[in-house]
Amino acid sequence: MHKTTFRTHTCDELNTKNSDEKVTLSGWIMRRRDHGGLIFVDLRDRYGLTQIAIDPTKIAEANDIKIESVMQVKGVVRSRPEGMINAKLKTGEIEVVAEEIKILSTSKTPPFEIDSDKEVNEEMRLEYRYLDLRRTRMQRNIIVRHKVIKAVRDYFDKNDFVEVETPMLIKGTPEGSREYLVPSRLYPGKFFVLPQSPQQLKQLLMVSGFDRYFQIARCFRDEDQRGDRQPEFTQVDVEMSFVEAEDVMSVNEKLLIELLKEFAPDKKLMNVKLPRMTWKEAMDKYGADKPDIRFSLEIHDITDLVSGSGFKVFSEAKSVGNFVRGLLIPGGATFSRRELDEFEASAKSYGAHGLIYMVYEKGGIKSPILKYLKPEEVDAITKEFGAKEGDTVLICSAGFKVVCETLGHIRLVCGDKLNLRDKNVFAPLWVIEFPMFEWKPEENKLDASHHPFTAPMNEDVDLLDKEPEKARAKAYDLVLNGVEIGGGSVRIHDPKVQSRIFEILKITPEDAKLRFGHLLRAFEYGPPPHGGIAWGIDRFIMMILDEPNIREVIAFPKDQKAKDLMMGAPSEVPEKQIKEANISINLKS
RNA sequence: GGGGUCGUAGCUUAGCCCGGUUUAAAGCGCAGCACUGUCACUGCUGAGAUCGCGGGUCCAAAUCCCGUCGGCCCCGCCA
Repeated sequence: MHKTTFRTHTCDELNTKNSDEKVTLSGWIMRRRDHGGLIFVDLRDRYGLTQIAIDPTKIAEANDIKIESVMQVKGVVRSRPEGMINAKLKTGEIEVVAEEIKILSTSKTPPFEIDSDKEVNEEMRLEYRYLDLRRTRMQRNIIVRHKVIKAVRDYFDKNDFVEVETPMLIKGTPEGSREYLVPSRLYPGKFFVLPQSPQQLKQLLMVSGFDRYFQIARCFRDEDQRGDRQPEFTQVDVEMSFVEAEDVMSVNEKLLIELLKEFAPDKKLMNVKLPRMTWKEAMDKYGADKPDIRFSLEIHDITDLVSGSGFKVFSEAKSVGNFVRGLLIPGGATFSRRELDEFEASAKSYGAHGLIYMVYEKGGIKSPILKYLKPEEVDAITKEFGAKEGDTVLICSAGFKVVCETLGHIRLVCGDKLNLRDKNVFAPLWVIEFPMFEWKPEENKLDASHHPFTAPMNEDVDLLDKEPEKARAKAYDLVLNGVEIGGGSVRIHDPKVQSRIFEILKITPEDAKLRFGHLLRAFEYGPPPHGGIAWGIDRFIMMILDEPNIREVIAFPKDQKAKDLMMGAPSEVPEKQIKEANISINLKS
């Protein structure tokens, strides 16, 4: 298939049709089975495996056959003898009888086995990433990644989007995540930053009239790592002109469905037309802005139901702005005391004072608050949740954020415990109508939930003056199985609205000019109404491949502490370079 | 910044709770020998570990304690 100077075929191609052909293969020595008078070698390349049969009496180099060395074989294809066919192997009907072998390069014994699926220490894998990438899992992942990105490119191209490369060395706009800095040689004391996203550039491209833009964009964020976060990651960045939220969503959901059908054909797709769920509904029912809707276990609000209760935490909730909410866990009566304690502990870690259980046992209900509740209240709660014998209801009373986070978390934990989060199901949806702002108590001001260029919903523009915290945005997140795989918004193109938003965010006009001057100036020259989205494509590929960590889908990732263990970066650089960069190092001891 | 967890031959792990019957064990890999039909070849033989590092307790430490370094997971953070 890929005939080159060093080979006539790749290691997956040969079959009985090639019998008696003279061929040349090149690849890595994966296994050697030495029978004395006959040696078998499994020769591996990216495409597959071919068995080579070597007669050591005829071939002197047979002594040099060492695992993971690179070997070229010239020989003749032979059908395997009766009963010697390996059905597990694509090339299992034949073998190549070596007439001449040449070791093209030798390999030291690798630090871990390439030919094995067993888990290897992460440090080792990252240090020897080039060897880790030889293993089948990583070969598969990187190739699937390529294919997904290719499909994304083709899709947008087909739909008239233009891919534009935006610069990596840009101006810092302290807002949002911490940026990687690049000192300037020519301008002492000044810095470029690496983009945390091409956000402003793509909006400028709309001003330029490109109408439909996309980019497979590398982004950088100098923040701490998680299993699904790397300092350097790839975003499928999209922006469109003359659109409202629905236009952006429909283009992107078609792509999502195409990708899921092509790359995860064995999974059950819960929705082909994605549901739109408001942020409010997501928070109320699922306790999260990225709900996992593969299972229900919905949160119920019983604040009003228990407002007359003898249990003060319940009866006083409303007057202090708290919510009393709970979850019905079908079959939850089997949870052990220890499990219930764990739920309570995690509730406390989210800032709740406690978590109340009502276990519907055979003889009746077991609950620490039973003595405070009137029988009709107990009945009302039972009815509200639809609880029956064998179930458990977990109730939490706290402020909106805490009650959502607590129950949202416990919902997922219970979903896991009850095996409701089916790995073979994909349940995508859109979460829409996010609040424009989020209150930042530590800074005593409102912050943009999405970013400061997000447009408010038309019907909420008036709220900006009166109750900005109630205003909703034309923002949308693409959520898959409880994971946010993309997010975007319709942007503000009206300078008046934009300056009002800056005011609310306590960004002064001078400040705005300093940080976003380029964008504001551009918007004086006819910006079209526009909006867009960015996909975290690494995360999406991770889900397609059922991989638990983003590192598994990135060829050369950083470790948990953002180091490159293979290259040894970051590293010190020669004094000369420091000088030229016009910076001085002042280490805190 | 905080919490959790792990660190024992090249790799993967057992032993650690409850210190001494352990000359620190096993599988894989590696080296040597034998073998013409294997495909995770097989059989035999062998080398390979001061148990991450430093300190402490103890007659005695892989095992208990303190510190430290490193990997991973989580919280904060990620407009």
